[in-house]
Amino acid sequence: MSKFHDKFDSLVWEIVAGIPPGQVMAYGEVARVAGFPRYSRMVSGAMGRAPEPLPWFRVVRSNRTLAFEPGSKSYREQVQLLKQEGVRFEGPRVIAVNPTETLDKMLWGPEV
DNA sequence: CCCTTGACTATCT
DNA sequence: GAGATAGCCAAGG
Repeated sequence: MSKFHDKFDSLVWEIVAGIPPGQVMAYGEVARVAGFPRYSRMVSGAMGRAPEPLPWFRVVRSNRTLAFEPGSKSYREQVQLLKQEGVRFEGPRVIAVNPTETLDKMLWGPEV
């Protein structure tokens, strides 16, 4: 039995496992890197089927919010695990340890 | 085979 | 920038 996701799943697991601590990736990014551009929704399924523990908490929505319902058990767990790695929270949005996509830091340098 | 469901996204208001 | 809308695609009923 080889369903479509046999390959997809293992790719996702590999990619997710490769996300460095303090860094986050969107579902769509993972899917795209895996070579399946429109499979963002499938990424969650793949992680749920992972045979061994994955840093699933490093995968967030494209808008940098968490995919779980705020207040839910998984949501709180994810928040804690992320904070534990130094990830900051700006309201519901997560700020990776090294947010290279913001020009502010490049222009103004690390203030803090 | 049609319809619904998701740990989603891009786009428009 | 938040909320609504329309795509998206495999799985399961």
